[in-house]
Amino acid sequence: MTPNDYHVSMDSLASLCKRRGFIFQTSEIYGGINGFWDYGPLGVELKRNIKESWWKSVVQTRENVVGLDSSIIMHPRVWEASGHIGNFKDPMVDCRETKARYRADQILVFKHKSDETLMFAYPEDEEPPAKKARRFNKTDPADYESVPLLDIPLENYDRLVAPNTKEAGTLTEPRAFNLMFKTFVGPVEESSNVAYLRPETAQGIFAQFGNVNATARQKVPFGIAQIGKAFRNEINPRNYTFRSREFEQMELEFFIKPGTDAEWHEYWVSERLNWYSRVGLPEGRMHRDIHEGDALAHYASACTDILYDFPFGTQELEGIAARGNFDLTQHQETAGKGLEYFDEETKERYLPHVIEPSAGVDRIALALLCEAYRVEWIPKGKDNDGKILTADPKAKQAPEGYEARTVLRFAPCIAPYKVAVFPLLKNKPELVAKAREVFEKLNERWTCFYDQTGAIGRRYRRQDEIGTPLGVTIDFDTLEDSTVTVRDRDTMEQTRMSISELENYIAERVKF
RNA sequence: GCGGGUGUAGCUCAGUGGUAGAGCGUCACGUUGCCAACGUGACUGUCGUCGGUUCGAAUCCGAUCACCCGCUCCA
Repeated sequence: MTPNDYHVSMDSLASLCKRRGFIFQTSEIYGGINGFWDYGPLGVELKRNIKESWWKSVVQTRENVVGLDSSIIMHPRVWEASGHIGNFKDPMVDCRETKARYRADQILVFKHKSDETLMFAYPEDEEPPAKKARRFNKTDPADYESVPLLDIPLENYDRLVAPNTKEAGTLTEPRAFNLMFKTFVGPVEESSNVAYLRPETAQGIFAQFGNVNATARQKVPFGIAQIGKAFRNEINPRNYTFRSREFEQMELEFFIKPGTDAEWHEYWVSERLNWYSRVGLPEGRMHRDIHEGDALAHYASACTDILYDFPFGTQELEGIAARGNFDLTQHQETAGKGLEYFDEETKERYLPHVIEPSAGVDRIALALLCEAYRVEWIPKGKDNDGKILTADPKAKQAPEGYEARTVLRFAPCIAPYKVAVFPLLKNKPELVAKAREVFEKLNERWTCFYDQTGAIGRRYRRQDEIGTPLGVTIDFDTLEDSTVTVRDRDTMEQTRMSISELENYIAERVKF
């Protein structure tokens, strides 16, 4: 599969997604809410196919991976153990003067050791503002020290000069932005009832590790997989559905023997890249971002992000982290319950390490839409050798002898509809009856679409725009010899075959 | 969160103080023997929302919400 060389604008894509029923703004009739999206009839099929192929690839075809569906609201101490309550908030400070906002933990303060004069805040990745200190306080910068902003008492903020300002006292106090959605369990809103919508599905797996281990009859290495909604109160959702506040994750926690982390990590990176290629994201558009040094969480020994070249930039679809046994250790300590695994072979007792491939369903859906969407110039009549060209996005019109079509070239295995069935003409009852018969048969096995409205060419194009890979047309020959034409979305070519061959042919074409 | 832009039919957009429009799409009927044909007809809007100014507001003003772009942020 070659990368799509048509660069769709997000506006055009959003327009098609709305027009055809892939994605709507949530509660649109009330004006919508920033960061929340609904999937329409086609979008829900697309997502279902993504999730099903992931499940098949990660769970069903592997004897040593089992599934789990944990609840969205869990005991609040789960998030204490995971570090989300402690760390899942970034204290931020705003500058009233420049309107800039900073992460408080990334700001240092350059202050005189006497701590009685003006202090100067600066970002940690910049040089201390020595000149500013000399100019404002008329003192030698050598007598200054740099301390974290969070160590500065609030009452001293009136002596604090913010970056790029000349006056002190423009910074607000650090405010925690907890990115977890908070709610209350039970009808009474009091602090003892506080609970959180999960910000990731992973912790449900760790919290149930003991039960799954006790019941699933698995031996390390083995995995627990989960697909489900997660919620993060993002400060600034952006880029269509890419960063949403409610989203769906597909996560695997693959538990391994300590010391085998590197090889299993590499194994899963490669397995996952292989999967992306099979659902229609070509190698040329996919990248690995290997985290090193500071970018790596303190407990992780490796983390590789899988990125896709979106029209708005190269962005993460999935992170594959080697998390050691950080999470199990945390839960074991916080809950005070033993979660160790007993290895019968070596008679060892240990907390398994874990490899965590964590993917975003909505981001993958968006990537697949971006990759599938293109406008093509197709030759009219028999001219131009029948060669289909990729349209120039800037061109207003197709060149002479060509006409434009919009097509979603989904990999057949993830296309919302697999097959469209058409009677050649709708005013011939015998064609309609035969087409209905074929449709109802195919519809038992695949999501199919029946359409008898309009000219046949128009119906083909309508299916192109929603990415249906195959069109089956019932014509007068069908009534004679039980053959139909099967029209290919990508080549627009037609193949004649008998109805008896149809199911095997489709099965072969749309298989994952 | 800041700055800029945008918001009118399902989509793309015109309409700048005086009766809400076009193209496309959708639906129905007719026609149609394989790639967006044609004819006839139909549906669709509190002009994003709320408030103000005005005899009168899609149009002017304010607020608010949403989307886009640039910052910022993204454990």
